[in-house]
Amino acid sequence: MVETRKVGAVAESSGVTVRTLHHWDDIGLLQPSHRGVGGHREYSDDVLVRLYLILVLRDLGLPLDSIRTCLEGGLDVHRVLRDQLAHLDAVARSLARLRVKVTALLDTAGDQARLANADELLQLLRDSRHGAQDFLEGYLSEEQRGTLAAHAAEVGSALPYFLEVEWPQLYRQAETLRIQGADPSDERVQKIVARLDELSGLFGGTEGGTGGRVRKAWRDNPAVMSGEPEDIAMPWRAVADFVENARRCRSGKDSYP
Amino acid sequence: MVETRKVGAVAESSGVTVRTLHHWDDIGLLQPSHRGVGGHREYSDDVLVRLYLILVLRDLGLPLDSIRTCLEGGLDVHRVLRDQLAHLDAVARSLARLRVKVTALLDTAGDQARLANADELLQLLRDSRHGAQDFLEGYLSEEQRGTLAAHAAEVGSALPYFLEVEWPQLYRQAETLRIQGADPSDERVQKIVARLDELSGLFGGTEGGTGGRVRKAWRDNPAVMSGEPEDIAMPWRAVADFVENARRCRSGKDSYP
DNA sequence: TTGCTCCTCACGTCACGTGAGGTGGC
DNA sequence: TTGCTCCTCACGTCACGTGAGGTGGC
Repeated sequence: MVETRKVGAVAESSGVTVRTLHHWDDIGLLQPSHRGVGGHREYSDDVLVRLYLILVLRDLGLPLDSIRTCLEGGLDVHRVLRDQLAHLDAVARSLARLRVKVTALLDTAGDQARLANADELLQLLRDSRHGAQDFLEGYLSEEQRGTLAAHAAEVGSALPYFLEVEWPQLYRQAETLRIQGADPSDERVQKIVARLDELSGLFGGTEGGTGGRVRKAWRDNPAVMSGEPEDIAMPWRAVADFVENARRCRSGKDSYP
Repeated sequence: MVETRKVGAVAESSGVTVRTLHHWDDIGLLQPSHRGVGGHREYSDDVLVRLYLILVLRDLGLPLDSIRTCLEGGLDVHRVLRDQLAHLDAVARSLARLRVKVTALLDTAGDQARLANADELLQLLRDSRHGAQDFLEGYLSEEQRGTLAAHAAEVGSALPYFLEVEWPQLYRQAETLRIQGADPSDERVQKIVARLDELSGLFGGTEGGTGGRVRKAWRDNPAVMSGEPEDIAMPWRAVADFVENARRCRSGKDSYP
């Protein structure tokens, strides 16, 4: 007669919870060797070895599904480990990007009073975008800066959304189409350009070419204007050219010089 | 009459899905300014500003719940950012530890054929624990090594579980009790010591002191024996002393010299 | 009889994805 | 009439946590 342990003993000696062992039983990852009186789970030594392997693979961060398939021999462990390594690195990279964003915002807020509401947050974000603001102003005359400010007040509250969300999103959509090999005259591309012009018109596009200067600033340095880190693999230059190209394809009547 | 957008337009211009906007509506994070014909969601510019703020905070990795509380003014954004930074760093550290483990295993496996099943994985893990094995052998005589090997074969398949799972777990339990200020004579501590001795007896505890030597190896360098990284904040030394102390409290009849 | 361990549902977590089935205006 | 967008359920994801209510041996 072979010695076995009940679920509580296995849990205590391994450090996982009883509920976890129940779960692993349910999904077939680790089943007890048999059921004793009253349906009690009984775990033999063989099962404990399997438990050991499961714990090792779980410690590596593998999902339970991969662990099971590994143990069934259906997956090449060597390959799984390499994939997992690539996965970990990807997560680490995105984590690092997050860290940069958070610290940048903390730095900007550092010398201010504590924030307590949405309006102050909005102000903080405006301040943290100061780089783009400064860059843009280099493209404008004194008068144009005035025009821009006037229009900005006129556009109303949604300006940050237009500038920081919709505008970059339009570029991303253009990039998707460009990659797909769409022609600049493609109507989907034309729709994007029309909306871009509409937005740049919001801050003075038709008068004195303010909108045109803003667009030029974006074309010359989209990275700083969008506030995105450089390494995000968005070929801004190519997209900007693609968009400019598309703009020239439009019928002349509603294009801005 | 103020201009509004429907859910599809908001989704397209912001880059989130319609389903996401539905969800944010359901949980009250971002509700449309009103419902139009047929219950259609209509989003005004004010809502778009809120959407902008939500997207920024979400980009920082904040959970939706924190985002909502931030926007209600219930949370100090400054503090939230600092907490988030600490959180990101903690995740990054655990990620780095995982990376070390995975690469170590990959290195060990590097010069082997590809793994295809559990037995080969077991072998691979044995090889990767070679450091501990070598260290341990320095504590044993030629004869004791033979004893150990013989007993290991006798114990059967569960040996890796006993050594790599249950043994460290017993130390962790002892550490918990030590931190709680438990007395070495405490019966919970005594139970742990008894089980440790039982386990060391499995690989020859009663004969020639092999088990005693194994215990000494653990006491002298628990980190290398357990295979854990040093920085995990487990004060092995203190635990080992605590356990030794507890062992001396036991009644003499079943103690191993 | 009281405790202790065991059992089986079954809902909750987090932020949505993914159909299923139906409606309303062009 | 066909498309398109909109709507509301409602289940699935991932790995369990957390009771709820009941059983069996000391």
